[in-house]
Amino acid sequence: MPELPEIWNLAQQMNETLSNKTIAIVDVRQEKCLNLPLDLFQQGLENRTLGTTTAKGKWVFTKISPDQNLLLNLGMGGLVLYLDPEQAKKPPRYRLKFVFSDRSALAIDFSWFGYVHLVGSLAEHAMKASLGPSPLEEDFTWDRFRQILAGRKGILKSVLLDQHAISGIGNVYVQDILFRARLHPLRKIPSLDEGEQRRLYQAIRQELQNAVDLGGLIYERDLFNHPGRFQQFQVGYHEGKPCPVCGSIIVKIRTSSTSSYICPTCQT
Amino acid sequence: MPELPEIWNLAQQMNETLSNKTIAIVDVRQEKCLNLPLDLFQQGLENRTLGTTTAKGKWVFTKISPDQNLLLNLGMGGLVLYLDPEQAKKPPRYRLKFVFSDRSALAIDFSWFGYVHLVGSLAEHAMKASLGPSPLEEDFTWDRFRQILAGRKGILKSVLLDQHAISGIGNVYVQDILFRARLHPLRKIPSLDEGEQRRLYQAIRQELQNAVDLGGLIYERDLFNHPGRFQQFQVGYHEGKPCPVCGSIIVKIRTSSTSSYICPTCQT
DNA sequence: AGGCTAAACAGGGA
DNA sequence: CTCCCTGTTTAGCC
Repeated sequence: MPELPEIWNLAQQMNETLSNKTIAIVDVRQEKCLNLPLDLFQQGLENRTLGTTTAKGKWVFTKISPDQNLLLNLGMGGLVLYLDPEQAKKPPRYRLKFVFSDRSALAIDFSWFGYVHLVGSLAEHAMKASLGPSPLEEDFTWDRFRQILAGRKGILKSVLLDQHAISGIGNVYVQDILFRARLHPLRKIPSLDEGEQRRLYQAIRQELQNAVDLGGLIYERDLFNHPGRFQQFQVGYHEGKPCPVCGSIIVKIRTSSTSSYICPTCQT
Repeated sequence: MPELPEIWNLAQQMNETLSNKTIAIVDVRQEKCLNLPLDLFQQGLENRTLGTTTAKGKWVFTKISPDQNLLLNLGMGGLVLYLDPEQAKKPPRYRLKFVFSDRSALAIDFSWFGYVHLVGSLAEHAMKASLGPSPLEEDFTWDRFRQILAGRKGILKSVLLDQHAISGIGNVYVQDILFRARLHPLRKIPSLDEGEQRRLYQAIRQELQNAVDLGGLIYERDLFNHPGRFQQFQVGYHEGKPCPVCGSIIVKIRTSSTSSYICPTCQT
């Protein structure tokens, strides 16, 4: 459940499915993913009602009435499943489970490094407070994007992956975003001319919107354990295969501490 | 007046020459080198008596009785001159001058970026409080040196120039220190074996002690405007000339944001 | 594959 | 040839 498209759909489904449910039981099997001692976490949530759920970047926020917020970050490969009362009787593996008063449940599992935090105001949460704009929201305008690039001196891929600059892009979707924009991940940001910046802006929006429309990646699961319909990357993870545009062989390179898959002909 | 040997001798001379003199006039021509508004700086010093003067790294500290400290950093190319009553009548160029009650004077000039700060406790001065040991002091033991290197992952030259690690070495003396130790400036610190670390420790001590004994560099001036007797670098600034040990041509290379002069054969 | 932190590194200004 | 501030990059941890 890694990046913006999957998170975006998940939050949407959670909002439709869980709003107004009341938490009866908070069952935590991995306490270290909490930001509070277990007892405080439980007291803050049990007998409370869920409000709206939204997403920003790779984070999910659920309002807890009257005045708290649940923050969820799935890390790498987390899974969030809604269980109807029948399914809730034999839940799948989970690190944390909420059982609602109607006997339905929400089971959250992480394969690696997820968090579930409970805070008062969202502003007090360091990460949420400093997240950059989410590319499918209205505030991610061309002008805003240009300002984000302005004054940065690092390499292109860094800013795309920096959640404080732009939130929601990870090392999966960034591959095809850069291919769409025909830009090399190691390009220095100040070297991008306006045309290239515009290509990049469009590539971000189109790539992520397309993935949202397809319900996310085929190897990820949504709230109802359904896979997405996004099957095929253009260059991502296709080392050694031909570029779908020019036929050049796609190569895997090291970019800072991540890997990148690029078409050496198309991406400059 | 750049590095430890010159500063060390200067402080020694200031201590012998200026102790117990009382400041009559504080004449500041460049206010921005102060840490205080001019009037407070003057009030803090006028009619006070100088105590002992010491050096640490590239900084000079003079006790001002009863409870203040004058901190002097000469930046690049500063000049500090004692003027006897006769000389004080026609002082050389200065940014700041103290005239003493006996009509002698101290004239301080910077060619670039010097400071003169007045503080209560030394601990409140950020830089002084965090300076590393000075290589010619007793606390710069082999064991202390080894601890400074331990756990550092950067390149060798960086730690030598980091005043928070070891104080007093600048980009001039570091050249021949590295040549003496037969070490390349870009070596990673964790790659140094014990023998190399010992060579380096000895090289630092010997190079700086030798320079102190010679009264500093020939192109620098001491408190009495006398030049030093350190004439000849081994490799420093000798680009294109033969290495005095093996005859290889000395090359100039970029190391982070500084230049280094090395013998590519001897230094590995 | 994610996010946090501390250290290392690079550029610009005084 | 200095030192400091800031932003960026990296390594190691959870």
